[in-house]
Amino acid sequence: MSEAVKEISYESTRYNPHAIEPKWQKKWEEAGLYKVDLSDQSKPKYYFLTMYPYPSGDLHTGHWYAEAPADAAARYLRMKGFNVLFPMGFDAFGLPAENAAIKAARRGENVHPATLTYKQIDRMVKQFAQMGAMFDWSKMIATCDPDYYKWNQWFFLKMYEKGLAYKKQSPVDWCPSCNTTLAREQVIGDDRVCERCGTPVIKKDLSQWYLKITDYAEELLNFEGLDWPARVREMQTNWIGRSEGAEVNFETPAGPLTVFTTRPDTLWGASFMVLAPEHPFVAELTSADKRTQVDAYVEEAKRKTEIDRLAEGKEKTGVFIGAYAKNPVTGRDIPIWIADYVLMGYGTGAIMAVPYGDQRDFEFARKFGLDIIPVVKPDDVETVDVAGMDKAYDGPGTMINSGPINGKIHNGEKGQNSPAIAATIEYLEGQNLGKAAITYRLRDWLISRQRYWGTPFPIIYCEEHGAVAVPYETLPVELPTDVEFMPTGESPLKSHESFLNTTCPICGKAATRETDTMDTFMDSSWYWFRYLTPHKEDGPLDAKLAKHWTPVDTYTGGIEHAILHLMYARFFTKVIRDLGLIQQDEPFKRLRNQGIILGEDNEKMSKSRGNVVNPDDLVAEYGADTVRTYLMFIGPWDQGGPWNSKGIEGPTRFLGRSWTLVTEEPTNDEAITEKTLKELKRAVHTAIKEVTDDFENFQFNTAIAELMTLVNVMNKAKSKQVVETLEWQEGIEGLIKMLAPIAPHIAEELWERSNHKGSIHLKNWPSYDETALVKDSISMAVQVNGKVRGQIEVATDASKDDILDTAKAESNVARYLDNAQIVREIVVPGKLVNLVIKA
RNA sequence: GCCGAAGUGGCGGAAUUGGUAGACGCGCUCGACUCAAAAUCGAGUGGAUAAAACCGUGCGGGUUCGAGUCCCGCCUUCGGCACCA
Repeated sequence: MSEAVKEISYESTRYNPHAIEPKWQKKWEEAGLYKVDLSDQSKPKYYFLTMYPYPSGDLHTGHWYAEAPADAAARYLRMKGFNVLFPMGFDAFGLPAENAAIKAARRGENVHPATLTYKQIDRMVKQFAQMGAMFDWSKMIATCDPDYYKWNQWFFLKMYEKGLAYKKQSPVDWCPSCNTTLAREQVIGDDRVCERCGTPVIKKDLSQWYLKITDYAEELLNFEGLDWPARVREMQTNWIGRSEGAEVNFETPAGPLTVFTTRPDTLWGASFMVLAPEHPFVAELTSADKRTQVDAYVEEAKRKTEIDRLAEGKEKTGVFIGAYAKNPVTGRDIPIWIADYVLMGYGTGAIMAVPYGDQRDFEFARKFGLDIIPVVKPDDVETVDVAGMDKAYDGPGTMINSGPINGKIHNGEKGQNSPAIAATIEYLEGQNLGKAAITYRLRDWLISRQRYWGTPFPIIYCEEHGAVAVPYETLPVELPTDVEFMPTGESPLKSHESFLNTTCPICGKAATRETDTMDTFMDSSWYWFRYLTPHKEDGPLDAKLAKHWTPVDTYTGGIEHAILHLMYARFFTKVIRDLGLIQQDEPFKRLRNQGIILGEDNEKMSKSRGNVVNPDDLVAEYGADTVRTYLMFIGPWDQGGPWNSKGIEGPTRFLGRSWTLVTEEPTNDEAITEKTLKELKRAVHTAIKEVTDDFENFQFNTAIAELMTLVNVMNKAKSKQVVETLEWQEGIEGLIKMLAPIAPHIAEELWERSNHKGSIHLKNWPSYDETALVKDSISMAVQVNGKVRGQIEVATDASKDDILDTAKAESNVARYLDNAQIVREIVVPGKLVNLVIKA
């Protein structure tokens, strides 16, 4: 707080955001106010990152909703004394620009994705400036720059060296609209649609590049030390899908066959075996008399899409292949079937079927008349009646018909937490018949895309040497610009002769380049390191700076990246760590997700619905500060919600009243009282406490509500005498400072107008004084039998007896106490009194 | 089917450890200013009632002096996973 009251000069003009916003934006830029010195270690660092956007060329309300509150949070931290890095860049590769080029080509025009992308980036940078955000543009990156994507190629080669990148032929998901393959994570929901365009995907059998994210499955399940929303952690955990159980070896005429099961304890009830139709053992095991049937089933399974399979209502189908396996613990011969409910891509593509305990196996056994052997006796029955069962039993109980583990208890828990499972695994390992095992649902990350506008793979195919890495010193493999864009289902680079044809780095003979490009999620898997040194030429990142500045302290963005980007980024971080470039295990310490801002009709904003709210129009009408304030005031940030064109009037009036409060000369000349000043001070310090807590917790809506209350209180207290007090000045300074992160332009202008020197944005956040929060007297509710019957005013330090005396004397309360006996008296200091009476 | 989140006025939403439900704002009503309107300022605003008693946080129970908050059983909406062995 200042030591002397400042001279106030009033100059009454109306609040006009259109005059002050461009003025300050220009001054801030000229002064380099938001430039961050990364080498400055005099203050603690804070890396505040918000997800970079695709350069669509137009900043929409969703961008504002994501960025403006993040900007406010970053500004708050800066005022709290941190050296805050708050960078911005562009996720510049991707299909929209390429599709626009194709569209233009069809019209006979020539639009290159690169030209378009850079033009759109320029436009968006200007729009971001209008928002008043404090991004440090000197750190900007665009992932389509060769000096950025060069390092995608570098990371890819490092992974290739370590065996973390590999190529394999297999059935993959293909989007017929985007004309490219997709990662498993990009196929969404029951309908199996493309994450980008919503088109149902189909299967294609292709040779593609993968990154071995499954090597890190176990580590990716560990979120220790991360302050992330539970929802995101659960989604990733679900996606990785860890199952604990055992691998068991079965003898077959074609050799040993391993199956994975989560219930090895039920092995004695395994009465048949099922293989996926694609299983490599099928051909060899099939007996001559079953050959025709089996071939037909395999063919049909191949033809059927997953949609078809689901559409069939999960009715079990399958055929006996005429071969038998030996149940390793009972020695019984059990028939081997194939069925499409067993998937080649999970576990070992083969299962032991225990119809007693597994609903799918149960249905299958009932349909085809296979044996059902009871192995777990529920505790509430004497004997198990298999014939009377209408579904499988997978609950807890005592093991029966199970040889050495008879009498062991299955308690319903997973893995070794169940005594029966633990005992079985011990038995299997002792007999060398199997072992404890863990299986994950997570698949390796398919990164090949058959499109142009992305990072070329640094791989050359040589007839003699196969897939050969492009030497590091010749990186980047530049994306050629003179390319035919028409989509063919193959990469456009394939028809670019001078790109395609090259020589083998090993033998120098004619060779061809890989023509697919990389998934753009590669770009975003490490970009936050690049902000520190966007133009570094001898490496992807600067180890020293990375050590000081990363991991990112707070990361904000949409929940739609819960699995995709955020899981890939965690994976990359662990790989970069294992390459020895960094020490950290995780990229983002604290994660916060904003919700989605909807149209006024509560529907997703879209041109076709005509419910789009354009931020440029809003800024022209209300000014950026009002739009920012309203977006933060609308509700909890992680909830989003519909835009309300009436609702913005609230923040409009609030900023107007704040303006008047500071700039208008008081007319009230009522005499000042000690009490008024004390109340004023209390209001100011209460606001500082509440707003500070709210900023810490990303509760912008209540922070603004608190500031509104402060403005209302100060307006009531304002008088000729009051404005000359230190208390008033402290209130005005506190208010402007707390307004600064939310509405940076008006705060700067009011700061200047109230005779302060230097930018408000370089000042420290106000602190509060606990003693100023204490009231002299407090109002307490008096309840009789739990119902409020009166209000009393007592001194803050009143004793329990004094409070009770005052409570009982309250006239309305006294009415209830007549002819009644008080059986209990409860006093909650500062809150209420409850008198329990018996009539 | 499994897992998770959420249901509070006409609307957006507030409510430390259980302690005065509805902060703040929108809207609405009345008033001031104005020839008038807009803007602004002031007062009021959960329901019902003349007033009190009374009823109110999705529904039904329970614990407690006291429940939006805790427990049990449901309903609805949203999100994720799903023939994953």
